[in-house]
Amino acid sequence: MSIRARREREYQRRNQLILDTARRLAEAEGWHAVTTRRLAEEIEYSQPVLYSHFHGKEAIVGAVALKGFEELTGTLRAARKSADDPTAALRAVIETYLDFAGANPALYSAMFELSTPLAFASAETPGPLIETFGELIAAVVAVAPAGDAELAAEVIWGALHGMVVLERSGRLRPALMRERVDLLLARFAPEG
Amino acid sequence: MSIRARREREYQRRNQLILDTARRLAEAEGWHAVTTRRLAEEIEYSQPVLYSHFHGKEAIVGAVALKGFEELTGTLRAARKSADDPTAALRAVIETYLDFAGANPALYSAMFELSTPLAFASAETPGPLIETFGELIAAVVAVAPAGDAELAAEVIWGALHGMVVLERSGRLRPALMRERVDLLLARFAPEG
DNA sequence: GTGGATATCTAGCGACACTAGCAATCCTGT
DNA sequence: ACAGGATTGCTAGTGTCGCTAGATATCCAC
Repeated sequence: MSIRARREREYQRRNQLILDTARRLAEAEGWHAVTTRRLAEEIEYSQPVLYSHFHGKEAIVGAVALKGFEELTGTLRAARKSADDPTAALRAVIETYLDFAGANPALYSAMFELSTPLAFASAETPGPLIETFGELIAAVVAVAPAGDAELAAEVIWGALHGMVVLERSGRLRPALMRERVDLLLARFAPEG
Repeated sequence: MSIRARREREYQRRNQLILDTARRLAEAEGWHAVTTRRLAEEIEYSQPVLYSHFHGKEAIVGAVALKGFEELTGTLRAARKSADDPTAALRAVIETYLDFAGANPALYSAMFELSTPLAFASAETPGPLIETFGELIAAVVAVAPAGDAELAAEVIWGALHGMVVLERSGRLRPALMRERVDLLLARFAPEG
């Protein structure tokens, strides 16, 4: 009885070890450095052990990404709720989003760029993904005309994501991100 | 003398054959299907021949992408110049950009998502890349306040690119792209 | 015609994600 | 206490990837 429980605890512990190691490796050396061999070596188990935890490499990336959505949702919510007025809240959410992307490039990449088993816009979309977008919508509804909130949130999200990846690949001038945010806010929350 | 010229023509012909085949394969089956073995088989030469034309697979993807920038610049320019007024021109450029991304998903991916040797925002940035962004700026200057044009172009480009990749991965509702474009235009060219 | 340059191929390297099949370990039922 | 079966993890492989060394065939200049 308790033996099974201990086994289960050890399994979960190792599960977390795999995810933590994958994320740490990815942030330190990029996802290309996260190979099954390297991962197995780092956790001090053999390669096949990984497959008793996850269906494959994509599933590992997906699990890391899911954790990222939970973290992002939390920071976005905190930023939104600690703001004084709707416009400040939208600004806080936008800046928090960009800070998150800047501070966790590999994690952000797993969430939005890499191929993972995570389903979007479907019935099986995991909760954390919906909640993340929900935070953005919540910040937008307060400044957008009624009915347009979700649409405006999609456009703003697109602009944020687009600016992140275009800047990351050297296609935008990094020093001007602040100005771009100001411009975006001026267009979508003009009264602020 | 003319023998060397014939050789050179054949080399250029084969160069084009490699690029055309890579692009066709990528659009038909995705870039993951474009392996050096498959590419060699399709052009009916051995693998090493590819390396006498390009430094590696990334260089092939980069060459395909470069052609894409030339094409995109051309279609954007045509769309912009055939519009009646500045706002219509911006709308035409935006819709053309999105149509291009939708019609050539693999090519677009090579241009903006995949890792290639193409340098951005640097002294060695190839002309076609600069020209493409130049077309977008040209469309924006006519509707944006003086001094803000380039910044606004970056934000709009970010929104376009973000919406393309987010929609492509199922993160946005495809049917509403038209509405998102309308909203974007309403915010950046309100007088239209 | 022959020697040297050029063009192309066969064969193979190391690394990749992933897996079959075996060995050791552990828990259960008697 | 201990045999039998399930579980757990390993070794050793498969097939594929990008890429390349070295051999071979072809071609042109003298």
